[in-house]
Amino acid sequence: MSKTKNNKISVFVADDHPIVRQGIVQALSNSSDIEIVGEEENGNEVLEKVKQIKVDVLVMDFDMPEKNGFDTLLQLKDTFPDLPVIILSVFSEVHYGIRFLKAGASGYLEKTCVPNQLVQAIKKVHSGGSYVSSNLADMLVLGLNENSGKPLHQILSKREFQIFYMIASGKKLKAIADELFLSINTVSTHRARILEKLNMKSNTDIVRYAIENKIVS
Amino acid sequence: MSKTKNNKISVFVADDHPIVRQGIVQALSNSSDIEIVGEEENGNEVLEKVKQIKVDVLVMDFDMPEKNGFDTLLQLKDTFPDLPVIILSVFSEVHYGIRFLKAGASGYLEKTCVPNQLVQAIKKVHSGGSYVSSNLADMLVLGLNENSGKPLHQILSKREFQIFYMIASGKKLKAIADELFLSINTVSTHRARILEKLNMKSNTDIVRYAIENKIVS
DNA sequence: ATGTTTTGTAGTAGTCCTACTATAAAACTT
DNA sequence: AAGTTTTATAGTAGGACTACTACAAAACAT
Repeated sequence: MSKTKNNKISVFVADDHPIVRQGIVQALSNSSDIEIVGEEENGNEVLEKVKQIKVDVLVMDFDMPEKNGFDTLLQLKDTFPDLPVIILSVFSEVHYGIRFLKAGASGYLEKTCVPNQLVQAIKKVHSGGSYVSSNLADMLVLGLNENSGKPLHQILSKREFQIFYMIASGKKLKAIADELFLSINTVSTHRARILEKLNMKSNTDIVRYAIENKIVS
Repeated sequence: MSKTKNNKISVFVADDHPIVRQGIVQALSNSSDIEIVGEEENGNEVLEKVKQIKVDVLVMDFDMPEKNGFDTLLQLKDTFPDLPVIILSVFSEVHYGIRFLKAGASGYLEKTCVPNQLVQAIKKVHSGGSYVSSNLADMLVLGLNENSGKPLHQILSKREFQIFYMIASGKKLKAIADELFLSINTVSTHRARILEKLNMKSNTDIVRYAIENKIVS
């Protein structure tokens, strides 16, 4: 990865909130190694601009109108597979981070990060590495995500998936038990194992997960 | 509303994202009438600080950990009914703004606003007025009393919305009862009324609704 | 100003759910 | 084939939740 002629890292910032962009710019302005070469507020614009401007690192919000960070990332990686992208998001990295890293992002940062972390991350990914927090790194090490790339029915047994689906659809455990002619205790045990396998804590998490993964609507 | 001795408006900023705070501070630093007198990243801290510091206007994010903007607003209005509060949120004002104005906020701004709007809003509410966009103002004028056009969850009372939000965030009823110092029966009654009003049957329906309507993430 | 509806609160009794434990069958391993 | 892990199944006990009822305060309506 080369630097610009004045030897600074060229950073492009994409976020739909002007105030947040200002915050990012401010955060980076303290570092003499970094130069902001552009800002945009939606994915489509970003795709256009990076064709025209020399960009070393792209810092992008997850949640943008028109085209969100994830879709933009996927398209971007088609054309510029080597451009390091850091995703900034309000969403918990342990829930979303892995998905983005698999899609080709070089880093994932929650917006709760301190400004200096962003500077660190930019330098890290510019030198060819990946930036993940220790939390996420731990998850990666512990192989908690190994399964997350596979479709659910490969992690969960048939019975578990069946019950997972019913819980996600809003059914009560009792109703599930009745429908499947099982003891509620049995359903509850399956539920407990589902939660454990998917690293979740409550039925709410199941619902959330299922909606996000479009398993239910 | 009086100004500080140096004749500036004392503004306190609450947002859990350091980068966003920096953006806000930067946005306000261009105005010579405004002075930042403090920053915090969660509702509880805000409640403490405003007792100690003279604050003219509070700019607060909706979505903060520990204690969110809505709950903080409710508590704050008990002690300081005259302190003007501006809510900053990523959520659409036409959908959620009214909820906050009803709870005593003086202004509601989406984070997509340009920095200058925030300055305008601060000046406006400091002089005793309310700041709402023309969109929202139109809605207010056009008979809000109709339940027809507005999202379902807006027909909830303050308490109901508060509990709705907590359930949607995945909290257990018991935890909500403990947090609000209520009997679980009380929480359960509110829950029952929420379900009835929203024509729902279970907590998972609440979660689904809240996710789909981006009330929680 | 008075009557009506909504909201905030909680008790009681019974049902549902969870955590823990247990066991047998099925599915892998080696 | 014998050993190990996973899966399917429940029982028990105690805590959580729900349904129903009740009442006072607040908000609204006339």
